[in-house]
Amino acid sequence: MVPVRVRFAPSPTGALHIGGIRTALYNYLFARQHGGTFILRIEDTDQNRYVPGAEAYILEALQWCGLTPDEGPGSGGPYGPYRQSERKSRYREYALRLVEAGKAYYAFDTEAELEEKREKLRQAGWASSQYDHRLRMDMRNSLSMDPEDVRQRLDAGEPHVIRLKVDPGEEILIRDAIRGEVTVRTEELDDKVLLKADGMPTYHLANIVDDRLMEITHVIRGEEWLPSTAHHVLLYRGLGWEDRMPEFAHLPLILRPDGKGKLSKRDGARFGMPVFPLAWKGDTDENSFTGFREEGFDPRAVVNFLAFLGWNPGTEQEIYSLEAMTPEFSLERIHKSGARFDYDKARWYNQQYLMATPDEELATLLLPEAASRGWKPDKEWLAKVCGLMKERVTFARDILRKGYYFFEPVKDYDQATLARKWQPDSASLFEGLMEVLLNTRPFVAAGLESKAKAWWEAAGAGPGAILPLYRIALAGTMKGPAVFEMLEVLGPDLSRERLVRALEIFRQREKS
RNA sequence: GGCCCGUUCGUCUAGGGGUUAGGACGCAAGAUUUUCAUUCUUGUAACACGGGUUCGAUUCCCGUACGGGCUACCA
Repeated sequence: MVPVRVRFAPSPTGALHIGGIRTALYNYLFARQHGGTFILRIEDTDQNRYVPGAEAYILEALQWCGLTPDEGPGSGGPYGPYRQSERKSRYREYALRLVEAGKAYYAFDTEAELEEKREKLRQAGWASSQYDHRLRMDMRNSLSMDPEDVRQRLDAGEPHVIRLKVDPGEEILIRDAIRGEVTVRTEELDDKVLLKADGMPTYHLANIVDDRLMEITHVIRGEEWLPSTAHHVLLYRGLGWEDRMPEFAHLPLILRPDGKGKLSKRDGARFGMPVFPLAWKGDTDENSFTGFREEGFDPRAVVNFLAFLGWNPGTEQEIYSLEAMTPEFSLERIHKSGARFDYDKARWYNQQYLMATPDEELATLLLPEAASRGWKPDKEWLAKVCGLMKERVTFARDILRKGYYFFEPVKDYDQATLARKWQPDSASLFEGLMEVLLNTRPFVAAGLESKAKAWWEAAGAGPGAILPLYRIALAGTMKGPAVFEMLEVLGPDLSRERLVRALEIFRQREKS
């Protein structure tokens, strides 16, 4: 068995969006499952679109998700370099080999000439304006021009590209692990540029050469590559590599929440949700984006959510760690159709992971943010707060936001509820229970609760008459943990302070 | 326009020639609770359409519709 080697091959043109992360994830899972190697290759063959910082972003995003490459620019490896710009010198040789075999040719048409030709064809009402077998003899290339002329231009160093010569009349069969067999007729294919005028290869040439040189066994990539896969098959064939052509698997796209097209970077702003793993600072606000990390997501939740967007293990279990899903993964179980991005589900996943995280871990995580808010909670105590709050929030940081009253005085009292609940006998009930509670020791929830119950039963009152008032006194809001739990965590001193202060304020109501 | 790919509840999906078409998110109701949330229970809601093939199609085939992708010296 040939060892499995897969690659994730993004282009460093900006932030890597969440669809890219999913592609990386599926590659990673496939590699791990087969005891293979997961490779990161940077496809920076377009110098015009190169964006500084994008590669570092890609690396950091993968790391955050736990998808660290085995080989790649950051990690090294025996098949480097892993940036195509650093492999530039290798590609021309293969393009030339194709020219010699009559499978490719030189073309001297300039961009302007091509544009002009396309425009003419459009006006003439041609359905297609692609540079193909129908057109190439009208263009300036080594097929249409005099060989001597071609040689002279080449010798003179005239700018040129090398194009793949696709002959009509053939049917290309693509075997895809997800889609089965796909056939394409060669008369539909254009003569793709393989080597650009600047000497860089296009994606098509580079990916074939590098996949071969890096001994890639499976190409798992987005569906947008399916149409050009026939060209790639032709390339493998032309180079005499068809015997060891990798297996293909074309993944369904991630669609916009409204289903109108594939998810794009602008959809984050449009739908009020992150579409990138990490925030990206672009040259303008419009080109800057928030990330799942910055929104407070747990990477485990993001990975779980993403994995299930287009794949599932066939069980009714929804929660799978990276480790748990690895043995279950298979390309065959990937869906064929695109999946809409469901932000509600992503949030649900986050809460699931949040609730499953031990309180101490959450405390460690939140300590820095608490400090930045000017709070200096004891870690063990913070863990208790986390325990009370984690099932009431979606994101870990909301524990601090929604539970601010554990760390500082109540800002607002819920006036609407107060108006309903503050009755003529409220003040005496409030005070009476205070007496009992504040003298109870130890100051723990269970004991406080039983003392309180005994007291209001004796007083002939019900919990509904008094507890809501305590809740507002302690937290200001009707939402939150059980009153006795809050009392315990706040401790006797803080509890007394709050109750006394609130009672004072609540009494003011009667006068106004 | 041409080529390629697709289509099960609103969304993510399981299933597969004969099923009460299953789960999850969301939504709704109920239970629990001092509140909120969690949890549990229940409900809501789907095989795009038309032809075949078949004793029988949601499942297989063909069309249509709809959706998506590609159609650059971008990846």
